Amino acid sequence: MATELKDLTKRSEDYSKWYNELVVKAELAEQADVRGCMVIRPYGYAIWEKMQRVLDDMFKETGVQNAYFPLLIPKSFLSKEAEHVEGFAKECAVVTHYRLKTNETHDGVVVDPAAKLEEELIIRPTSETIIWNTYKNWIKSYRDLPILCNQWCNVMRWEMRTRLFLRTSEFLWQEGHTAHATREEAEERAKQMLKVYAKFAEEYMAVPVIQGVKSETERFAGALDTYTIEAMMQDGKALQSGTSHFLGQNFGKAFDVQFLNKDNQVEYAWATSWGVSTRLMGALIMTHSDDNGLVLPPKLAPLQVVIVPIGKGDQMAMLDEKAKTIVKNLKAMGISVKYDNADNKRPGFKFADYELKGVPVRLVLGARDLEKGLVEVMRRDTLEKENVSIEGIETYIKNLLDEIQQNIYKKAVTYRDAHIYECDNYEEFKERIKDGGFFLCHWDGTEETEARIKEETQATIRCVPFMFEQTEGVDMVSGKPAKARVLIARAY
RNA sequence: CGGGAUGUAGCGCAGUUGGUAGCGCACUACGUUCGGGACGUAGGGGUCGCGUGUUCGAGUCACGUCAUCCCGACCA
Repeated sequence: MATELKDLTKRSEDYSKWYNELVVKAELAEQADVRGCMVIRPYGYAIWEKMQRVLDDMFKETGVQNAYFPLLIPKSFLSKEAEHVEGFAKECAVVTHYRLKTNETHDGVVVDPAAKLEEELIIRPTSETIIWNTYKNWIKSYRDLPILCNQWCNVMRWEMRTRLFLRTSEFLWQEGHTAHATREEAEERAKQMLKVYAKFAEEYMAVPVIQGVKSETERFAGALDTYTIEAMMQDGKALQSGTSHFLGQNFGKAFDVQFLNKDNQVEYAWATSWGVSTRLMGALIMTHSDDNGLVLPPKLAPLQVVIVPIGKGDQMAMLDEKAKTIVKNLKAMGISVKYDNADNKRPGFKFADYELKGVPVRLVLGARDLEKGLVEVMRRDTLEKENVSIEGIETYIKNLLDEIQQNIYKKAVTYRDAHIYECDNYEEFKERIKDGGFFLCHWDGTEETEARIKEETQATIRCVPFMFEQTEGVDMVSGKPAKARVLIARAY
C-alpha cells in the first residue's frame, strides 16, 4: 500500500487528524462499521500483544494471577454501590432480549418481544461489581486473603465521542481486582501497581510519566483514592495512561464481603482495582511519532530489524545467501528480523513503508557495498544512516537497539520537561495553556476552583504529583492559601 | 445530548442552468524498471446513504429519514 507522507506532516495545525491518518496508514487500526468501535489490525495487535506479555509478567512477579469473569452483569449489581452506578450509568449498553425472529415480510429480523429478559443485563463497563459479587463466595476468613486477580478482557462504554485507541466504545484492557484484610495492605497494593505501570511506561514504552493522585472530582466512581500516571503527548496535551484505585471497603460493604480477622472479629474486605487499556497504544504513537510515521521502541516493536536487498537479477542469489546468515544470527540473539526480498516492490517503497511502520533498524544489503564488506544501517529514531562492516554486524545491531530505546526515552523526557511550567498568575495561565503543556500551580483544594479552571480553560487538574517537592503558596485563581502545587493540563 | 458539516468505486474527490457516471490513488494482466514512495499499455470495479415526492427525465430540486465526521458536555 502506497502512502503519501505529505499528508502526515501538518500535525501542528491539526494534530488529531494527523494522528488518525497515522493510525490508519501504519495499519494499526481503523474505524469499525459499528458505531464508536475499532478494528485493531494485525500489526497493531502485535504491539498490543507484546505489551500484554510484558505487563502480565510484571503482574505475576507481584503475586497476581489471571482469571476471567462474565461479560454480562445483572443490572441490580450495578446499583449496589451508589457512586459507582452514578459514574457509569450514563454510558452502559444494556441487553434486554435474548432472541430475534424473522419479520413479517421475511426479509429481515426483528427483536422477539416474547424474549424480553426479566432482569436486564449490562455489558461490563468495568468489572468491580461482578467480581465482588463472586469474591463474596470466596472470602470467609483472613486466611483467604489477599486475593489478587487480574483479567484481560474487553469492556464497553457508550462514549459520546470516540477516537481510535484513545476512546472507543469497546476497548481491550486488563483490570486487576484485589481483596485485602487490612486498609494498609490495600493502599500499599494500589500504590505498588501504579509503580508497575510507571515502570512499564518508562522502561518499555519509553514514555515518561508523572505519577500522582487524582483530585476528588476526578476520582474513579467508588474509589477513596485514584492514583494515575500522566503522559505528555507531542501537542502538549496530557494522556491519562493508567490508573490504580484504592476502593476502601465500599465494594466489600456493597456486596457484603465479610471475613473473620485474626481477632475473631467480623470485618469488611478492603479493595483495590487497577487497569491499563489499548489507550497505551495511543500514548505510544503520540509520544514518539514523527513526520515519517511511527517510531516504535525496540522493546515493543513487533519487528525490530528489516533487511532490504538491492541488486539486479544475478546478484540476488548472493544477497539472499548473505542475508540468510545475518537473519539466522540475529534470531539466535532473540532479535526479530525480516528479510524483505519481495521483487514486486521497489526499494524506495520499502524504505518509506517500514519507516511509516516504525521498524527501529533497517539494513540495506547492496551488491555495491557488499563488495567492500559493508552494509548500510539506518536507525528509525534519528533517520541517520551509517555504513558498517558486515563483520560483527549482529552485535552492532543489538547495541543500536538498546541505544534507540534509551534515546527515544530521553528525547521524550526532554520534550516533556521543556513543557512543564510553574505558574502563579491565572491570567498568564489562561493565555499559555492554549499552547499546551503541563502547569504546576497552587490549588486551594476546592471544587469551585477546579470547576472554574475547567470551565474557562478546558484544562483539568491531572493529579497531585509525587515527583515534585511540594511547597505551600497561594491559589492562583481564588487567592486562598494552598498546600501544594497540582498538575494542570488539557487532556485527551 | 446541544452546535456545525458531510454522504457519488476500496480510499480521496469532481460532477455546470435537471439530460443516462467521471478524475487521482489503490486493484488485475503483460512489458520495461529496481541505491529513497517507477513508467507504459490494456483491464475490472457504482442500484450516486435510504425513502417519498416534483418532472418526459433526478447524483442534481423538495420533504422526510438514517449514518458518519468535527466542535462542546462526559470519560481510560
